[in-house]
Amino acid sequence: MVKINEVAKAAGVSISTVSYALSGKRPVSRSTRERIERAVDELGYSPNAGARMLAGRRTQIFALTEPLRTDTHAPTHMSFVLATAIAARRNDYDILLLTDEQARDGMSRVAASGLVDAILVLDVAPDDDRVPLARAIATPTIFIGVPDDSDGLVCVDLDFEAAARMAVDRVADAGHRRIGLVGQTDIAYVKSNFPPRVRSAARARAAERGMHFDFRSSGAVMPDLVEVVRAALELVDQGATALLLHTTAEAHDAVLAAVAERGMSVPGDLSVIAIGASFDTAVSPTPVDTIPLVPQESCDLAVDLAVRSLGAERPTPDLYLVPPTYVSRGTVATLV
Amino acid sequence: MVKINEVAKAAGVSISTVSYALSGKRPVSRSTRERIERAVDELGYSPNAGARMLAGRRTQIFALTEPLRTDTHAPTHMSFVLATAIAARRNDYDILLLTDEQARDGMSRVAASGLVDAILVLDVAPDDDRVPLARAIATPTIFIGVPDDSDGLVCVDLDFEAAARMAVDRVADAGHRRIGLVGQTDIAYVKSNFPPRVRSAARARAAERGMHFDFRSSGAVMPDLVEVVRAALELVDQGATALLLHTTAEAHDAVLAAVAERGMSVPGDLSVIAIGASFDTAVSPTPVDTIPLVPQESCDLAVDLAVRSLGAERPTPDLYLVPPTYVSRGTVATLV
DNA sequence: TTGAAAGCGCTACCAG
DNA sequence: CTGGTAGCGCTTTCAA
Repeated sequence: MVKINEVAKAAGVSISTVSYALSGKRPVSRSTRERIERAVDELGYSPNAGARMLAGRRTQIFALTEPLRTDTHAPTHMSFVLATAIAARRNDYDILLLTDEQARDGMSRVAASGLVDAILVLDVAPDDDRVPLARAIATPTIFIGVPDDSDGLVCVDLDFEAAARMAVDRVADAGHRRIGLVGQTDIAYVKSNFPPRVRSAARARAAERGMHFDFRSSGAVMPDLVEVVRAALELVDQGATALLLHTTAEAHDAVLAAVAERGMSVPGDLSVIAIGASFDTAVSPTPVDTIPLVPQESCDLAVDLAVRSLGAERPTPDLYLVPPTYVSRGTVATLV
Repeated sequence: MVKINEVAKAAGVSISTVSYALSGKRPVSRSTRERIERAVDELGYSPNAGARMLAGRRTQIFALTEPLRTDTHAPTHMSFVLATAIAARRNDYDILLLTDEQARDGMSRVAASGLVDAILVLDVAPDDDRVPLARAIATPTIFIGVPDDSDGLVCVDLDFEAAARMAVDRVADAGHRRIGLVGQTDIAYVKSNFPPRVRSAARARAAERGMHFDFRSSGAVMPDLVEVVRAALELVDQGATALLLHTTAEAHDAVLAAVAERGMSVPGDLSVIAIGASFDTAVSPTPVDTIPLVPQESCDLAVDLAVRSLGAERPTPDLYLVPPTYVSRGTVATLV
């Protein structure tokens, strides 16, 4: 393992000059910098992580806490982990994984030992016990998701409520009067933070627009395709002319297949919009209008806030919401 | 952030005594140790991670590289990540996540900077490019999965070949003469290391036992339930009296449902064994005999090998295979 | 059973 | 624009 003094000797400069050339925190003449860079390449030098942490008071590591519950949707979850890792690396940061029970214990531990510069919180529950912990520690903490009590916290998320209103408005503008929402599993409305937000915002906006609104879940704990299809058809039978879908890729496909099997066409007989889908609705057999949840957007913002938390002015504790965007694929029909 | 000298002062001892009391690397009298422990608790002391790395030449961090490909089965993958994290924590280690392109770049980087004590490799491909890299770096590397060329590497895995042979023997002993294997997706036989091992071992053992053996995949890239069902029924139509299943939970359920719909009973008309399933086949509508892949077993072993790699005698490069176990649920019938 | 002190490899201050 | 050097907080000899 080659050290900074060897690089300095090889380049014929002092240790400090090597350090400054690499960090860019002090101007270094073009020629010396190039000599140093060449030495670094040739020797395969990489600053010792421990020494850097100790001297520099920066670890270049973010913790990512995620209570990998068995009822979380694995593919969605993985997208977020990946998006976070990518965003972090872009800012020269690594991700330390804190799973499960560690989510709480681990947070205190890495905060107390100074192992990480900031903590990113994934899979936020409405009454998440990482909330009081975040308030208690000095390490900057960014929530990707919004808990019930977000007072004093920095939270990032898709603006699910705006997304729900956008969807309702879209079908309302198209003349629909009765709509149904096929949501997530029952447990998700208790354990997760955003499903309730989507449901209540949609319901409220529907009321404002004088529409009839009805809701069905995707099952109890795990999405149950039979249940979802039954729920969706029930909504249609009760007169809904538009369906808002806030569920898994498999459930989307099952509902659309069942609708087709009934001889109904989309959007001829039924309009459909996906809300907050993090999978690609374009590859579905029936590509539907969507107001997507793009993990990379939220994670980029979260990492940006984490980095800024280490700078001079820490970002104000607040809800940092990503505005929703509407992707049209022609699955909303205008009623005359 | 409280430091070791504050603890020393509070306990009325020297810095080194505190260090030794905490590490246990030198005997400390009962009374002083208790005084130190009390001071640690009261002050909430936790050793600075950077200082420890620098002075101790141990980071207490393992890297976990995983090329989160879109075609990997997310739930299975998550089980392994979780199992690794749990095993690591039991040994007082944290997990640093290296995803995607970083899988390669990251490995060199963390090795060169001394950020981690060892590297765990997940989701191993037959021609994995992390193999030559592992040979080139000094940081101990443990593969969870077996690449084609495992020469000089430490690899951990379920003994898939033994599992396949065990399944074939079980149905052979029960008098079956024609068996079918419903395997993973086509791409898995190219991109992953264990599906081909299961298939060839099953085929070879079937030949040894004088049985007729046939194989079908679960689809091209993603498991296609329609395709799987078709494949399974085809095998049955061609006379197979026993089916070995090496696919996803959803595919298992779909096949069993289709078999039932045909009016066939398990095991009356058809015997079934699941091979290498990492999900719980007991919660399926029809619980079948299984030779499970238990992520925690492999990951415990891998972490153990990683820890031992840092000790006096490094484990010999070799294949460390976890012997399969047969879980009977009465889905294999004896033919007379 | 305990203490004193020499580093670990780097960053960043103080000089020039 | 560059160099010298004092720490960063801990581990681990060496001494007692």
